Amino acid sequence: MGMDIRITENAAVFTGVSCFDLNKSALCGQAFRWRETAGGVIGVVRGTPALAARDGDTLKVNCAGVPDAKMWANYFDLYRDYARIEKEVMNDPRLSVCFPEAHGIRVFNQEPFEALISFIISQNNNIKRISGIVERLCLKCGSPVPFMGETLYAFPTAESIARLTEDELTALGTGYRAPFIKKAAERVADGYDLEKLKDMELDEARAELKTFPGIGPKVADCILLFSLGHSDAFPIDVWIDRAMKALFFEGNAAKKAELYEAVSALGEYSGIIQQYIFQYARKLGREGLSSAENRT
DNA sequence: AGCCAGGCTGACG
DNA sequence: CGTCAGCATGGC
Repeated sequence: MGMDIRITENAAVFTGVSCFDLNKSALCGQAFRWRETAGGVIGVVRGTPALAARDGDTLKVNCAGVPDAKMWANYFDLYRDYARIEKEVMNDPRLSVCFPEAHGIRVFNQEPFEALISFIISQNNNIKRISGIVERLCLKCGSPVPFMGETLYAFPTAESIARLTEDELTALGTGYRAPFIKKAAERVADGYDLEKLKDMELDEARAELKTFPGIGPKVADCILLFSLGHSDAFPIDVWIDRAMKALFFEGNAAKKAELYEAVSALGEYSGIIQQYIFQYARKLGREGLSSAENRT
């Protein structure tokens, strides 16, 4: 506890930050634009390029100019007490196996439109390919931002994506998702307010997102968890499905209602716990998970 | 080479 | 409520 912030001409330095594995968090598949470099991870958030690095309990965010420290603190979720959440998870015999693999994962607060488009792209896709598509999209129509001798690209505005043709979107490798992306961008460019979903009840916000073509329950929950502050949104993809089956149901297939019941019993931070489970599941792999059943 | 991926949709029972 | 094919694309 007791996080402290110091701002210099071109960096924000946060001390007293515990439970934060920056590289793991940035590269685990919740966000798609961070790249590992010698000094940490480099990326662009809300149009601002940065090189972030951890050292002990310190997080340093190097920017091109005076940083917006509050923006970065919010992005990296530094105001949340992860030690308490990790402790809770460690004390749950079904979940403690997720450590140490999951230790230090934090759930970032991404820009909502970026999350909307990124997770539409993510459906029935793999993380490496999603990252490539998102990067090509930024190169195609995002604003160039010079940083440390190279040119990075901001995530595009809704207007600039809406201007692309379906053929142009397909050429980026988006496949059948191209019309979904275009329609979502058009809707936001046309004034749809994603921010209002922050203040809605989870069920209501989820139903709202599902009115977008190409967004079902899983993608909706990703957007809600990773960009709209709904820490109890619980995206269930193939990995989480396998892991929940192994950890909570002794390897047996669970009915959907039972699964949702187990999820809601995890409480208001279930979405963050979901991310621990996801990390664990991907580390173990399919066969690892199936052999981990019934092992407490 | 063929299965799979941070799934959704529509059809069908 | 549950299942199932089809969907583009390329990583592995």
